[in-house]
Amino acid sequence: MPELLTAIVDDHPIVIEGLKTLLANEENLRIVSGFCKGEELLSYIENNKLDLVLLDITLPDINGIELCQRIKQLSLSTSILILSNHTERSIIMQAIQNGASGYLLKNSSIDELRHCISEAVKGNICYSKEVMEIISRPSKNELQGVPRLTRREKEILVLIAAGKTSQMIAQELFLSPLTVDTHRKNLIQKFGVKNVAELIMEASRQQQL
Amino acid sequence: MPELLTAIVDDHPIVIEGLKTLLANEENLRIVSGFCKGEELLSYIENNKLDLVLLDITLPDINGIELCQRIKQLSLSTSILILSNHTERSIIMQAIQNGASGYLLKNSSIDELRHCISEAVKGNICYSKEVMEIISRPSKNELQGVPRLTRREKEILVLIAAGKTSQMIAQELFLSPLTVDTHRKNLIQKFGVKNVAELIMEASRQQQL
DNA sequence: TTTTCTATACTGATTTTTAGGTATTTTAAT
DNA sequence: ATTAAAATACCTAAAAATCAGTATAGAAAA
Repeated sequence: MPELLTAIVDDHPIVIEGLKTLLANEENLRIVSGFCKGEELLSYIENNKLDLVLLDITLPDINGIELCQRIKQLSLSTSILILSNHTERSIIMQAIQNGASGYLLKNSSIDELRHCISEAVKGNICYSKEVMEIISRPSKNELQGVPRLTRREKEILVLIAAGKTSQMIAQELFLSPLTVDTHRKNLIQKFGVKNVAELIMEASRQQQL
Repeated sequence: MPELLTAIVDDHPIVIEGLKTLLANEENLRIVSGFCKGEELLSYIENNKLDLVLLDITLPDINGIELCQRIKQLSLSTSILILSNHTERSIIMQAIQNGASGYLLKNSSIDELRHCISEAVKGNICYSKEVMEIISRPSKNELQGVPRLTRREKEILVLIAAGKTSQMIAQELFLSPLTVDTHRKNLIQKFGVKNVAELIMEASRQQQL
């Protein structure tokens, strides 16, 4: 059995080095490279074979979830294992949807990491214990999923979060304050919340801010 | 020169292991232990000598900043180096105020880490390059620093963030709605914001939520 | 081309928040 | 024992947000 050619993508050099040394003793694994940026991995993949990628969600250039998709476009045979701090159910699901074979939190144990790697390369989908729990019990807030906001709504959301009133926003965007009120109302409705306080809370929790 | 007895505190086992192996070759360093929880370190320190602690801000039990203080209370001779992802100027300053000898971001290079360790144990304060920049240009929002909230204020802040109105909060806490309004007013004033939207935004940005 | 979605704007009524104070009682610290 | 801080409560009035609707023009998708 040949060694699995593996790359690590994480914006923390310390984590990359850590993973490298941690996995150095694995028989069937060969860490060929570590990257801080997503683009670096993509250009590597264009010229080299890769069996496995350990991938972070938060990267300086591209989002890890989009990166999943692009890796799979370039090389369908490459397995992807997400190693992230994000505990949002929606993010986990999106990652899997985009081709990841597993999802681990960074605070998972070394054994879990080893186990998930071996499952991933076998072609199975594998989660760490904590992630499994997150997937299994969707919290009330997450039941209706992440609301898709229109461009205008996003724009107004950030202005609300900046403490601006409907009048101020209206002036800034050359709109009627009544229109801004409508968008505000729609935002509150889309997020399923009662008022701006909860709106901002939810939006920032969901990384929409 | 004797070896520096060093401990690592981080909620990510992978980071702990990574740092351990990364620093294994350092001549003057001896990693004696790694902990995921703050309390574990504190009880260790009560019985053992430690020269250096590499410390994360986000921990499952105690806040890293408070932990700084408590480490210094137990053992003034122990140097603390913060290794965190938080780029908030206020958090960095608080850490230093509470006795840390340096602050590194997790995405800093291995060389920076080595350099800061050597400076810290010499008794100097040392920051990674990026952190240095953050310290040097205080953003507008951060000029007045993190407001210290009272217990009641914190309590009411989370209820506001949950979308509750003053009346609802008053009922829940067996207070007059007018009292809740006063606390609300004080929160807005302490944070230097215009309304709850901005309040929740700031509070969540500052990890006070 | 018809339908759906987005962005726009309005009415009217009600609730909530915000801004400007003041003031008393607990609780904690010196 | 004194002082300072925190928690409590109130007043008045204006500003803003929320609820519950309706409606229309333009863009995008079916």
